[in-house]
Amino acid sequence: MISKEENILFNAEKIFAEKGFEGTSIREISKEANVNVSMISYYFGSKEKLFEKIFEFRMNESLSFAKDVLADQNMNEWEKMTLVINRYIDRVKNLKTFYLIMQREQLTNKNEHIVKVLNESKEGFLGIYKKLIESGMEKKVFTKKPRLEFLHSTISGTIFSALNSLPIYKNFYKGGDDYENLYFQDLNNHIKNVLKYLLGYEENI
Amino acid sequence: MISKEENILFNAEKIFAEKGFEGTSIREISKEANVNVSMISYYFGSKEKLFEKIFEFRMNESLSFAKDVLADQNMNEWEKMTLVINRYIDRVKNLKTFYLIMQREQLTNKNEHIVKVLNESKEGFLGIYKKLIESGMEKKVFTKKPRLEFLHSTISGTIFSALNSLPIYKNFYKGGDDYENLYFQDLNNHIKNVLKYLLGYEENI
DNA sequence: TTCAAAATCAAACGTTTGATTGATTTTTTG
DNA sequence: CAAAAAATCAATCAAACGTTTGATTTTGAA
Repeated sequence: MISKEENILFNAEKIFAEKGFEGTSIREISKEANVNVSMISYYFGSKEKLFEKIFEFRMNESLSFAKDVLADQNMNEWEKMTLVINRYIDRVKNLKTFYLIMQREQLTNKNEHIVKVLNESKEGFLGIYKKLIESGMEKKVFTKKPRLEFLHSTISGTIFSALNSLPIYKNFYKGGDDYENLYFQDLNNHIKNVLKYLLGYEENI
Repeated sequence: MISKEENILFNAEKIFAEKGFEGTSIREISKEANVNVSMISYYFGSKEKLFEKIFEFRMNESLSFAKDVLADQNMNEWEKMTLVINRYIDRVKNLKTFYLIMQREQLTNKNEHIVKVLNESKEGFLGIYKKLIESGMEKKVFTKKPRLEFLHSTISGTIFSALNSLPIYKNFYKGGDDYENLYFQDLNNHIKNVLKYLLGYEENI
């Protein structure tokens, strides 16, 4: 059972994803969540703070996301790298609505609090890639050292571009959940294929 | 000298890029363009139609963009492919504000007219890639046939992700126009590097 | 120079917006 | 059970919104 606040939060996330921050009215949110308009100010203070709470909530969920992977001793760098990407794709797949909002916010840079959260997340990923690549180069698991900014752009850019195109393809090919699952599996393989090349990783050494 | 309509159009584009469609008021546009509020209805009919006109304008600009490249007899498929990408990166670099709006609209799918324009553009690119790859495979210029959806996701995803991150890096490294130019040059090389791998293109055969 | 068409303007239109109020109901606490 | 605290509600607020109006000015062809 979710709390009243979470009820508002999830319904708000849904409508924000559909119509954007400015395009969404608190009346519409309250209607969708079956609460009085004033409940939004009551629980969150304002529409903007509710919006920020959505980010806090989703970002906290994925906070310890990759740190345990880095610490694991039983995997080499390539295995760690692919595991991070597996989890990321899974997360994007399961939280499409939130990542729609996130992408839009990345283009907007209006809310300082959110900009900060987003930059920290980006830095986090760059840091992980950096560590894995340096360590992997030392152990000769990897043989090439790509520029981190573009490595990250290719990974996340490909994922989100594919995510955003999915509805069009799904509709065009009249595909259902099977199509979607296969699509994400193929996307996963595609990215790992590119990554293998960029890092100069050879499967069997 | 630009016309009054273009004056409104360009100023609107600037503010739409900053604040999004819903976040922009026609009063703000009229102020920026130094015209009366009613001029927007007078010239364009409505705020929404003004928004659509911006898309029409920018898309028309790039209409014959790639067709002349395809027709050229003096280039092989790899050269054509890289030329298409060169031009695309250049265009994105020079029309940052518009492509900010475009990306946002790709996430929104609200305005039917714009959705149609965007899908046509995407189809256009997929078609070009398809032709070039099929022709290149025949002539053994390319040796691999990647899935078109993901090829396109990687190219455009990488470009836009890099574009959106540029301001952060530029600020972080205290870089100016030199930094930006080098950044786009490196991005260009990065993408061609990935592309070479995905298409199985060998420089000297 | 005349006059109709085009362009510009301030003012106003009715809605919708985010937020708050103060009364009322429900829940929790002692 | 009674008092305090928390939650909910309809009603209301001023501000901002996109758009329209009708009067006024500017323009360009006759």
